[in-house]
Amino acid sequence: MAKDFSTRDENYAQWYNDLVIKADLAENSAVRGCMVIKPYGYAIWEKIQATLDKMFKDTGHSNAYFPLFIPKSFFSKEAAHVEGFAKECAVVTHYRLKNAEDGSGVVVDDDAKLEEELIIRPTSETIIWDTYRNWIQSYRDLPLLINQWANVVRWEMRTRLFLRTAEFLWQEGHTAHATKEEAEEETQKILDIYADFAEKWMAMPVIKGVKSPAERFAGAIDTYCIEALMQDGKALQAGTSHFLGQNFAKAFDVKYLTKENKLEYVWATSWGVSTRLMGALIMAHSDDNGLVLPPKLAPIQVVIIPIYRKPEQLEAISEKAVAIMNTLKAKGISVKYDDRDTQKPGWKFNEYEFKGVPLRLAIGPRDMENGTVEVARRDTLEKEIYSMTDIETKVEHLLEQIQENLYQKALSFREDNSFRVDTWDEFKERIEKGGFVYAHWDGTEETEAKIKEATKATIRAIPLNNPLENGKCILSGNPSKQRVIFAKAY
RNA sequence: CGGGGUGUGGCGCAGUUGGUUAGCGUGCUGGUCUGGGGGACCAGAGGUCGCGAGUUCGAGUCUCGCCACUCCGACCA
Repeated sequence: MAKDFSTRDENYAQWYNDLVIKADLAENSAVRGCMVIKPYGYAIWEKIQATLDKMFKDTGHSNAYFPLFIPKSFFSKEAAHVEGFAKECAVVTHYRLKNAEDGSGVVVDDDAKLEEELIIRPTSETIIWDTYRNWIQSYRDLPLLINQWANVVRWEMRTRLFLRTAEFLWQEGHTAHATKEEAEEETQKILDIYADFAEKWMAMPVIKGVKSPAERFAGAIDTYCIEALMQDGKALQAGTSHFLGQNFAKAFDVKYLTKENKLEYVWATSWGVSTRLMGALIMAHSDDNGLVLPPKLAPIQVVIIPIYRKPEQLEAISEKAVAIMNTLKAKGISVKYDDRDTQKPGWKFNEYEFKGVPLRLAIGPRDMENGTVEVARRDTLEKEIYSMTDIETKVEHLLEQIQENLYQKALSFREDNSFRVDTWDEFKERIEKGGFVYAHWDGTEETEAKIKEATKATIRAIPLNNPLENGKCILSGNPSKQRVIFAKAY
């Protein structure tokens, strides 16, 4: 078993942190709050990126790139927006350094002060809508469907690898539409893409919902979200899709002429998912033996490890192993044959197990005699001996099974940890233990704030297609027409 | 911003009332035996003890100042 590695029961936060470090996904950098994403972690992110990028393009979006810096004045144009982000902005004030006169190193050159400070983007609505003003004149220019892959900076007080870092990678979509209906449809379409990705690729069930006003994106009319439940009973917002109405069009004066030659403001959406998805992915499936990755996002889906004593044995095994690797690769499966002589088989078993590789094939002298392969599943830790004949079909099926099994496991975990609660006492008790708590809420910000104050729980989502049901608010006792999801969140 | 804590080989740590050449685990290098779940043994390399001042015959250890990191709160994707 892995040494120096916390279990989930001992200390969940520590377990998560150890996992990220020891599975070689990321580490803290010399810059406070900023992480270095290591090759193995980045490989997972690249898969996430590639998959989502294709989904966006398949639905008509194009990629573009906007500046890292945003003139300070842009922020004051949308009141709610600046309100939401002002407290966590990094600001560039100078453009030059010089040698210190006392020889102590370099210092900021006070003569090189910027006329107007630049904000390092915490999100790009402002610079993008300032640009869109010039791109949009006619209904013929609409819809404008743009996505950007970028880094953003939010100066968070407390950071955690992947879950909350001062700088993070994400994609942000920014679209402009002629009508309200079309923009709302876009918001939903993207939400569906996010949910689809989470469930089919990450094997992570999510609830689609809309945010309460208090949890809404700064500057949005409505914020839709996908919420997932982590193993410690806390909720994680995994993606958001915002209907921005005409807020930004008005703030940045983006108008178009309709067919009827009438000048109107355009309607907007924005939506994003970030490297936080990595955090979600890690927490969704991993266990006390390390990372568990769904096959569809695993950089290495199958690892083959030779077991041998003499060079002649390795030679014979390698011949078989390479043949198997090639048949698997022909099926589009990513395979690593680890024939390094610098590490022992047992060491490799642990290594790949820790890194969450879904399937491990081991071939030793015994297998060579019998024409077999030992196949070990990461999700169940089960080992079985299969015939080498037609192993590629077996592997293909197993990968599908693992993907499905991880989803089902995560789904039943969520179901087991979702509760309907009707009294305040029960609510407090339940929230303390974790999980999604479905309860009635009177719809006021005041009540929401009081509940947060008392229990640290927030409304994670008002589920879409929520069944209407008359009830009484958990706190105020006022009438309510539906249950909303409360939970403590990341 | 408030309250704790920690800075000692790459990493994780110990270092007693101040006292010779600063240790341990792990990792690293070489070698021999090994190899179906993180192997054993042998031999090595690797240190301005966070920075600066002070007390002292003598400071990793005591005092003061500074810096960095980290944990707990408030804030947040």
